[in-house]
Amino acid sequence: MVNFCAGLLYVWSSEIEILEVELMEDKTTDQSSTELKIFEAAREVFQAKGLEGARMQEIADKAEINKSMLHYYYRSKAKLFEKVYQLSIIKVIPKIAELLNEDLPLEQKLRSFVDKYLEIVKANPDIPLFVLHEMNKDPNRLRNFMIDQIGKKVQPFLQQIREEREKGNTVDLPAEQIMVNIMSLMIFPFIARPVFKTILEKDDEGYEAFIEERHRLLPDHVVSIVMK
Amino acid sequence: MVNFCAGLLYVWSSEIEILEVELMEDKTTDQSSTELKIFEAAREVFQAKGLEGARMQEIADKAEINKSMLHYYYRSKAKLFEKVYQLSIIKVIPKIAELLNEDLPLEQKLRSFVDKYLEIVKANPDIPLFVLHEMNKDPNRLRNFMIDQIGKKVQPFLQQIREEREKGNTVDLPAEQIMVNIMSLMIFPFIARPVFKTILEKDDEGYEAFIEERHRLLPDHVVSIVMK
DNA sequence: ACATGATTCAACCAAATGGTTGAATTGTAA
DNA sequence: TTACAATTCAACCATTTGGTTGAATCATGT
Repeated sequence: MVNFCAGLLYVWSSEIEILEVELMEDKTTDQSSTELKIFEAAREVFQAKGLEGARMQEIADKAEINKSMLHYYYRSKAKLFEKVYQLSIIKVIPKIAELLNEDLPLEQKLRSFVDKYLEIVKANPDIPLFVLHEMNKDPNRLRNFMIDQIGKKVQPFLQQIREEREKGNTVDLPAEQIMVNIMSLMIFPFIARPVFKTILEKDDEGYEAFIEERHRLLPDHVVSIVMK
Repeated sequence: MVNFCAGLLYVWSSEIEILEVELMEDKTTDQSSTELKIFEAAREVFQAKGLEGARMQEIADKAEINKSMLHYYYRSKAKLFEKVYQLSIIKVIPKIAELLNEDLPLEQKLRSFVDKYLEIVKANPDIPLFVLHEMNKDPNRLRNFMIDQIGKKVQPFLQQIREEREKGNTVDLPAEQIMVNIMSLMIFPFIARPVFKTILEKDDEGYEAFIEERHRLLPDHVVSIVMK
């Protein structure tokens, strides 16, 4: 058995990148391992139904293993969930600060950020709603981790917007409102997918195409609504 | 006991407005009734924790009644949940189509819609995440109701945008993308509240003020990013 | 072939949780 | 007052569900 559990403990000491590399290695070197099948199944079920909505039996069925294997590898539902939850956050949160702190002029940074971050969300479309639901149930869980990962790291970007705004280069809105606008435009369509599918009368394929079109249009559009 | 249960059955026959009036009368004429206390407690708990995350005991405790009272009034957890869920949807979904179909020129309609709809969401800040989480778990539940309530009713508004776009009066984006932009900008800050509170380093009061500022700025801003 | 540890599973167990019951109390109309 | 329905609750029940166990099997290095 690969040392999978021990690795994740380091999340708490913020060794995120090291951890992530470890995880990826583990997963790719032993694609058919029971442990990975369990984790993938758990990820799907937890992301679809939430902590309480998920059944250990359903995870076991989806992984095509006996239920007791879940406890053999992960001890308890709580521990398995914690790992899925942590990895979900790691996949979408730190990238925000990372992409926003590239050394670029505002306009190019916006275009690049929107394009690259949409790529990430498209690859993990279920994570935003999952994480926000769990965070809403218990805002303190992983709060310190969140603060480390984005809290302070986003301030330089906000400062960059403020400076451009003072030079008259941006729309006349507070930097924080601009930031929230950008995140809203990118992420909400993934969270509200079932509603928009209904409103816009689309099937899965149609909504997929809608998202693709959005990915094409949004980088320029965000620039146009932020820069004056 | 007021005839509360029977009333809600009519949801399925789309007699929504009649139903809502009935509900409100029931509630306001007997503010301290056990039934209302239960419903309010259930609303809070279900909206905060979701169907599976909610405990009947917690609802009973919050309502300050014995647990068996829940079943006396509402039969089962599933039935109680269904009523909370239906009322939640009724409070935020039909208003979209209603406000968007007022007979106004596009620019005024946008300003009015954003202002009034933000008022509704501010009064029900927990509903969007609750409804989207539950809808994500089971997209077919209440699907027909959703289609009736907004599916076709939003088409005239999309058509109005298309006409204005052809006249060159709007930004050069498909009507559907514009619609999704508007909804995203309004609703996402309520769904992602715990994350934005962390990113923007705000306490409850600070985030409240942020939302107020947003309400002030968004009607004009939406007009500015839609109309050319 | 053997030994050893990793892996698998059917059957069970214990706790949590939704739901029931029946008696007691309160309110109300005849 | 009396009768009757509405309301309240403590104690209990049944099911679901997370978790355990111990034996069997598989894989691997010697």
